[in-house]
Amino acid sequence: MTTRRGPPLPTGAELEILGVLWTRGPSTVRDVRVALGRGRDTAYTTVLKLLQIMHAKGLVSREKSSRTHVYAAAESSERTQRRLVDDLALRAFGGSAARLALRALSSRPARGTELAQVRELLARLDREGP
Amino acid sequence: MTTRRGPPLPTGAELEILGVLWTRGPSTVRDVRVALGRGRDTAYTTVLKLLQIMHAKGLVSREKSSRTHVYAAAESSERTQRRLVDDLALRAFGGSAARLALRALSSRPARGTELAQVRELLARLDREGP
DNA sequence: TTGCATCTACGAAGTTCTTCGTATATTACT
DNA sequence: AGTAATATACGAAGAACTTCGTAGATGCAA
Repeated sequence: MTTRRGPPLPTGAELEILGVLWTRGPSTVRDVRVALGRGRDTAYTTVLKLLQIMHAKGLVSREKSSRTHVYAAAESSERTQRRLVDDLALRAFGGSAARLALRALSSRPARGTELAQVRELLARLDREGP
Repeated sequence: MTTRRGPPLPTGAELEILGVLWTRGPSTVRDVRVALGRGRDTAYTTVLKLLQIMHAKGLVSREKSSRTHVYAAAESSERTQRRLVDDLALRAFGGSAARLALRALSSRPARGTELAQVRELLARLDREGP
């Protein structure tokens, strides 16, 4: 009965591309390739193939601008992150996202701003719930 | 310079087996297979093969008790969980475990006890330093 | 000791993921 | 119109993961 909502979880390379689309917005294959660029030197057709697969999976939408396709992330980063976290919680934390969060917070020194955000969230949870 | 400390991250099936070893302690192939059991019906040799691979990877240690091998998780669940979280933080949260935690906490209603633990951790971080 | 049950080792098939090369179409330029 | 540049589509190779069957070893029981 585990009806899967939305597209499948992105794989490693797919997630990297989604990262580009989330920050840059709708982009062409060329754009994505350049933005990935960094050190390595992926072939143009590699990025193209990935985006084609991602489109078939429903991870990205696509629009034809004259000759070229323009790709956009189908899901928000927030939603995808949530699904990734839920998946990891399920696979390694007995389904408890809270225990996952606990591990995440104890793993490394977090920045002050981020800790403040966590506190604010906790305060909100206090207000909202029993 | 990213010297990898410890064994590689466990895959999905490997993580499931580690879960059994963490809760049951050192176990034989048969034990693991039964503990996994639940609904599905994995062949004995499948579990064996997985454990052999995991041993080769350094994910489990192994000891011969007369005829049978007894396997044990090489790393604690805490450490493995931490590495899994760090990996996800790196791949999907710009390396920020705190932002990952934030997403995890906002994703689902967490249990009261677990939220209390989070608060306790935050208090400890406060005490320990800026 | 002979046979049955159980264990390990190994090879291999089927799947997914990532990468790239080649072929084909489309646009732009001269 | 003809050529160069650039896009897409597609097939395929190699690696990692998961699964299982078969073969060979080892211990136990009659």
